[in-house]
Amino acid sequence: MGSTPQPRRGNTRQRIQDVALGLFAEQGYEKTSLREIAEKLDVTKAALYYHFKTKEDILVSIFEDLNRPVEELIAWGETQPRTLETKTELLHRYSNAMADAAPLFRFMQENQATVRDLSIGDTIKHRVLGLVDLIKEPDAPLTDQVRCFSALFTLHAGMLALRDVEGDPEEKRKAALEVAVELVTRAHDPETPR
Amino acid sequence: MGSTPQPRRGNTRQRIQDVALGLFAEQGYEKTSLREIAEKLDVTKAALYYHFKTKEDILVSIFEDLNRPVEELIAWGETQPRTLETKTELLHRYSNAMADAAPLFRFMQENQATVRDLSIGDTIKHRVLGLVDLIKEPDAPLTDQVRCFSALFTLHAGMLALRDVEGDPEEKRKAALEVAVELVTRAHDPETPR
Amino acid sequence: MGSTPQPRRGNTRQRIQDVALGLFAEQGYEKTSLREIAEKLDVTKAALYYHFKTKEDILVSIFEDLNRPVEELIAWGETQPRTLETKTELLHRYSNAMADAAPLFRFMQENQATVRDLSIGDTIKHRVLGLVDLIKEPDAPLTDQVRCFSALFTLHAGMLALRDVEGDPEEKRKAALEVAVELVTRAHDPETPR
Amino acid sequence: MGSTPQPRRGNTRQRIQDVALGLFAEQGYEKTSLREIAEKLDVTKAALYYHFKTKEDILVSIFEDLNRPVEELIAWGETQPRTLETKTELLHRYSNAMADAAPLFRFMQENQATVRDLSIGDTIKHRVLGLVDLIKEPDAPLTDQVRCFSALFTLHAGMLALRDVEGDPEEKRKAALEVAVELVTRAHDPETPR
DNA sequence: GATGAATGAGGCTTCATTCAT
DNA sequence: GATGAATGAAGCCTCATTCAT
Repeated sequence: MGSTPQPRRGNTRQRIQDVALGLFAEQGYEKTSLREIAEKLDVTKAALYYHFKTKEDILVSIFEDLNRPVEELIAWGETQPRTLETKTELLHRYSNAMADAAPLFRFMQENQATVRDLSIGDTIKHRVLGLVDLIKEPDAPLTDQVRCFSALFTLHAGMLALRDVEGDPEEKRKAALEVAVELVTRAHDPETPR
Repeated sequence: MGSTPQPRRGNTRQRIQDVALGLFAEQGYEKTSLREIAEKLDVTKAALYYHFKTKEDILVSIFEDLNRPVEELIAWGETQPRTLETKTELLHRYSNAMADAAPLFRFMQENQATVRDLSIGDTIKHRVLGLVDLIKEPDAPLTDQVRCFSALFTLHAGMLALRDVEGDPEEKRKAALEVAVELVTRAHDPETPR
Repeated sequence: MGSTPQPRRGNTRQRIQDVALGLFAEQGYEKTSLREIAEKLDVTKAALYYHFKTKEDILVSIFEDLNRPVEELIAWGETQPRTLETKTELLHRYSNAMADAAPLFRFMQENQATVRDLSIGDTIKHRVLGLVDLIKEPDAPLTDQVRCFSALFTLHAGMLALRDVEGDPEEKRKAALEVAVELVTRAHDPETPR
Repeated sequence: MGSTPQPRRGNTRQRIQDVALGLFAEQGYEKTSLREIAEKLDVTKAALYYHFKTKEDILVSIFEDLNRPVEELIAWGETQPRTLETKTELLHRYSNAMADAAPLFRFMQENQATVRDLSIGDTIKHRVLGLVDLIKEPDAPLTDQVRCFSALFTLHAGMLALRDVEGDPEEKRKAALEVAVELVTRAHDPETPR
């Protein structure tokens, strides 16, 4: 005796999320089938449906779990004065949050068309706009708004597009952060020499 | 003359491309079926196969047509001296090219996961890297490389992410261009004050 | 006293039958899933299996409970002389039995295709034929046999098809009973003027 | 050479309808799967979807084809004076129509729960009420309304419930028709001796 | 007296693709 | 230059049922 059929451990839900996120990030949402997820877990498709109502629900649950830090970040930001220090701190923390949930962010970046139509689409949009609102001055001119958006995208890029650039990932993240801070600084204090 | 409103023959191929790109950009590649394309054109699916070998082939053909200006841009860039003027001009031209082929760029931005696995994935990657190569100095430090990537993404953002920002599209494009130029300028001439 | 609003234990079996019959009658047998029944009871599906062997078993148990009056009616009829009074009394009692178990009769009427294949199919058939046998004369001509069948169906109709006719349900039942009696009377005494 | 793969005759649509109706009538709608229909036709399931949009659409198309005679019958009835002759003629024609489309009527009788929820449910209900309206006097008392409903159900019974009675089908139909006429006659001319 | 976790079978539907005409 | 008919693979999802706890 020894290994009975299967330990039937209570962590199946978590394992589904992990495997699913891995595949979603790697192949895309639509190209990942539930069959594939189930097989990788050595479970039947029906088992997935015991834990989640639909395929989309799997993604939503992953998103809700990993998204919490960002929500908290925004909530924190809203309690702070809109100083340059706060903004810089926001970028730092956001960069860290992204690094912690890298696969999810990669997924969202690479599957925008899909994500847009899913129920999380709005949430994401609100979140980005919320972050930008914390980073830009209320009546910032268009150019400064663009700087703030760019700062955020630069952080994303630090994680994604720079994969094709040689160098240590952590260093690339740092460099992206530096550029992002620079953009936000310039937007914060318009008098800086053009 | 006497041109009745008959469906001008001979342009079906073009019409397929137009409709397909519209749907690909709007809904995503996988979520757009050939049935949908055919119905919108009031043609049968089989007709699509008369003009294109596969679904992917439709996309590839669109890409090849609309991508030519960018290829030419890179080719032109390679003949020019790597001055700031050249770089600025490259950004201008690239921004224009994007505006001319907006749906295609939107599609590529929002369907990265899909595009990556398709035959055009490599082409796109090479193209971006080629552009960055023209824009950055050969041995630029990491931070400057990031600036150059960011400049490019900023142009994309000017077209896409800024949709949720109020303002005239053309002005947004201009603003994005301004920020992009700024980033490249800074990367070009490191002595610029912090 | 002291009866807190706790779910009275011990009556789960009954509650399952009630809810199941309600849903079976409302939606049909195949379109009602055990999940639905369980959810409406705020119990798990597995709980249903503690009380019943199979889905069909739930239906069978309902049928057996509610069908008893009809069995007794037939048994009673078999002890009576085959007079017109007896027949009339049978129709009255049958009509009452139907009113008491309306959802079950509705279910059987609207799910004949399903019921036929289930184990209760034969029982029902025998029961109807048994009733007709009590109501018609042994060697009645075909037309009179039809009258007897019609009498029975008229009672059913009084409960079901007449839902779309305005009027008090009880009055409709009475009217149906009157017509049924008339049909059986005519079958009983062939000399009645054509 | 000789028999090529399959004649690919253009009657597939019709064949699907025939086979489907046969199975629907025999086993019920829900218990008949598209797989079963396809196999019986030696076609793939996907072929069914070339000809019909959904499973329900198959049924609807069958219904629409076979229902036409009844619609015409009602239309005809509405142009006639509401005499007893007209009513009798209506019953005759309706009985014939039922005999011509026996499987469909059997299906509708035995799958009421299913049919009710399908798009044809309302059509059927309207049709029955329309027929009754032609057969009963405008302000007929409840009992006479019941007689008219009963007349219709008797015709159905002549086709269905009487299967378990010995005798030639055609004779049974005649007998049912006779009883139905009798019921309508009685409803038409209330003075008839009770 | 009931739950939590899972299964195996099968349901309907959609898709990209083919090919004879 | 296109259609009509069909296919094979696969998709998501639901169901009745089981069983250890």
